[in-house]
Amino acid sequence: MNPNSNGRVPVPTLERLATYLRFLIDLEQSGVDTISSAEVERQTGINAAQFRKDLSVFYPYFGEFGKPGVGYNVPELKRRIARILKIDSEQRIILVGAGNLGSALVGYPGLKEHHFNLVAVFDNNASKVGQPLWGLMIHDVHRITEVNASLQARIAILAVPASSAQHVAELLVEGGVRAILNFAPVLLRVPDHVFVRNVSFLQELAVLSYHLSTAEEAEEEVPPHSDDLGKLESGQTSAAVQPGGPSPTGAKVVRG
Amino acid sequence: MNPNSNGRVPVPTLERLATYLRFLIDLEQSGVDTISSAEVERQTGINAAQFRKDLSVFYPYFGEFGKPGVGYNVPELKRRIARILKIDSEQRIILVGAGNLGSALVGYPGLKEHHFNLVAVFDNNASKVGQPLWGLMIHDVHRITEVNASLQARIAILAVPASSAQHVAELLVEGGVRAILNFAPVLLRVPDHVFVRNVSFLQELAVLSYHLSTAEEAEEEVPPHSDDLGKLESGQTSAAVQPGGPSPTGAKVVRG
DNA sequence: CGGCCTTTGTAACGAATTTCACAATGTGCT
DNA sequence: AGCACATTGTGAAATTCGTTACAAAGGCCG
Repeated sequence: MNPNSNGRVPVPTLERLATYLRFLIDLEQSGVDTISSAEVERQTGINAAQFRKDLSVFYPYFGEFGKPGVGYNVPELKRRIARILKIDSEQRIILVGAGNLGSALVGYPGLKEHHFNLVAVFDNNASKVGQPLWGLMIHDVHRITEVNASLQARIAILAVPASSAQHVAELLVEGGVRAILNFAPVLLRVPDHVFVRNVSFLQELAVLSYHLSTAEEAEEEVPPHSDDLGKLESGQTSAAVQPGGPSPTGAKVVRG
Repeated sequence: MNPNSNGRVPVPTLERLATYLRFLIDLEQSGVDTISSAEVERQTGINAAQFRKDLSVFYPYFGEFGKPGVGYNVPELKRRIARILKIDSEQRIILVGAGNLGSALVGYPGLKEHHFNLVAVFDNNASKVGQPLWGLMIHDVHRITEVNASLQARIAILAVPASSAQHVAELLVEGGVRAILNFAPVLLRVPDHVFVRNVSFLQELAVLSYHLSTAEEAEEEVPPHSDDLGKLESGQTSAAVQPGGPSPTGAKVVRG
């Protein structure tokens, strides 16, 4: 699994793969067993050619798969993407920070469906340590190395205040963690073999805020020619990028 | 404020601007009042030229700002970026979905600091309606239009199950919302003037999971020449992209 | 079985984004 | 004032990413 000539799969591709996977899980549960790239585009907003290309990246390693004139077999495609993302079997995760955000994440639905298994929670607040959270015991943050020696989780979610994020990250690395989902607004310094992904709530809001402002200005400054259709200023970003495409409004989407 | 020739600021630029803003707020509180682009790179991981270019996009509208040989004045730069992102004054936000995630977001720290003001919470669960959440009353989801008529929030956070996301989104649009932060894994169909941004926890984890797998393979498959330094497989993504650069390990980061 | 229709896989193109490299500019010191 | 140094602002190169276009391939129907 060493796709492009560079040896790395672009992050945007991975994000889309995750979107496909989730979509395929829904489709399978709806009893659909074949789907075309065109239909994927209609329901996820991701360009059909993009979808095909995303998959083609892995053909050298898994073989081709779609059938011309027909499409893709849903359960099989689902299995493949899950395999690519390494979530075809259990993937253990530990979480640090049992605050509001942390608690919410522990209870996040859909984790199991994606074979993610949250196996331990850590916190440094003495009053929380020893208490259960969604059925999991909260351990002291200083026992990360010790506890993870047996759990062997390779993924960690970091939901602690910015001030302690770097310190905790170091403990995680020491404990054998190799991928960190970081919710703290800080640049983590970690060894090269550790992969960090940052998530920032405030950043998301800021982007929204900006677009809000331009929308207002557009109203005020461009009253002359208003087709209004075919301009598509507001594409969806992140999870599913809605390119410049389909029907402006209406029409329900996958599942009810 | 109509930056590039296209009339739109690229989303990646906006994300970085939000990162700068947060960073500048921290700097200001630390009493630092001048900063160079090189120092920004050191502390945020964002390329210095990238930083300068991000700012230069707005010079036609705000005038140049940095001083050659010196750098940028922290409080002033902070003000400017906040102004660009339209969070120099209060920005009202409403939230739908008082579940685990929703509750955590209401209590998210730093919102006030960034002038985001969460003014109302909605839910469709009868047992929650009427209850307070972090000091805010929870309203029935069907009263969105009515309530927002007076609140006039333009940003909404959608933290409801996938099955009702589309429906709620339509209510939000009706209520005058023009930007939605969507946590539900569904493609929202909204009018062109509404900006949607998707956030997917599972997607983030999937990306981590993939990189985890490649890291393991790298260990197994590339034992020959191992400089190990200068390969930098694991850049940080999202909030702050850590390019191929600085010191591999160690060194604390902004604030303690 | 042969032609028609659908859909895939991919090469080529084009757009967007990041990084490089350097001239221009301000500062501080002597 | 003049010189050495630090740092900005930006054109141009490099890279990454997304879209278009089409030949090849499978299924369906007479």
